[in-house]
Amino acid sequence: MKPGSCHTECQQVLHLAERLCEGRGARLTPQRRQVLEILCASPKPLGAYDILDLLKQGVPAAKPPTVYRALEFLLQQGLVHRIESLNAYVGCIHPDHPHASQFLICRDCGEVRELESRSVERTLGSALRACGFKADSRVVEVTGRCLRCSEQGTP
Amino acid sequence: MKPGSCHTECQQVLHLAERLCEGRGARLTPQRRQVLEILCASPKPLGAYDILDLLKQGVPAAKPPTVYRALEFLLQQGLVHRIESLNAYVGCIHPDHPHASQFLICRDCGEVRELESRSVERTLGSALRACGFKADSRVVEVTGRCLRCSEQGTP
DNA sequence: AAGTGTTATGTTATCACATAACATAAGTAA
DNA sequence: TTACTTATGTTATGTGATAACATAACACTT
Repeated sequence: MKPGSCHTECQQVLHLAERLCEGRGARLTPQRRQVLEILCASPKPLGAYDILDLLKQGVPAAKPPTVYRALEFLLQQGLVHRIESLNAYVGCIHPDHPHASQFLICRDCGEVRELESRSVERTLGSALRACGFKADSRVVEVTGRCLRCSEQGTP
Repeated sequence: MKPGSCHTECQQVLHLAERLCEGRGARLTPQRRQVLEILCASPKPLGAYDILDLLKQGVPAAKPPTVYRALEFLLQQGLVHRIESLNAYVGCIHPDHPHASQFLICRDCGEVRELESRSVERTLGSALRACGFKADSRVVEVTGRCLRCSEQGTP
């Protein structure tokens, strides 16, 4: 899978996104769709201004608010995630079921992977219950080296 | 404990910080100490420019790099933490033993509390081992309502 | 089809967070 | 003292995000 060329997966995610939005009465407009497309086509998280540069190819008049508005919508719909420790955004790989996102961020290859560990989710959930904290959103982001990178190369 | 008046705790943390730095051969210079003091005196996380404003009372010539350099040092020494989802900083309440920080952020009162759950730490650790990811740093940040705020007030 | 409220987009400016790059000063050790 | 390292001063700029207000597109009622 070469970067930027995962057309099969992208198309699937986009179709799913369309169906989900339609079912919810949410409007996946061309701009929003293009931003989602950009994120899905990227193997790595993109900053808002990276997205802006790419979006300008299709929407020359795009400006920062254009991107941030699209991102706001896509985040609400659970179609993309924000990586807090990178100030960057990734397309969600399985937007059909809502999930507390957990990310593994490789400092070498830059790839970001969703962990989606039910046990982490459960443990954190019970720790929160135990201290009476009502969670709105949970951020779990681990930075380090992925398996592939630690098998190759130097420490 | 009124905000900004926890002098007893602050003094303790500052003395501990001095001892720790001395033991490590690290220089807790007046500026660095003042930044730590500012963070310890605040019940809520502070942004770098909030710190800057407060620091200027003691160091009128302070500028952004002044603050960021002090923060870099204090982060390295484990004396402060950075809250990724707020782009803000808090003083560490127990800098003597290194720990994977877990934060509870109340969206109502703004207070940030360290959770420090060993079970969350363990569960996350084994999930990471299971997929071969070598973690450098772990970010666990939960936003929601603290017990106090959810007992009071509206939903 | 015309009118009306709502949602989306265009546009300008600015705020907020962070660091690069280079100069000077203060500590440290020979 | 000299030479070296570490810390600080200073200017400018890079990067991420939003406020505020104007216009356009849509969707629903009559």
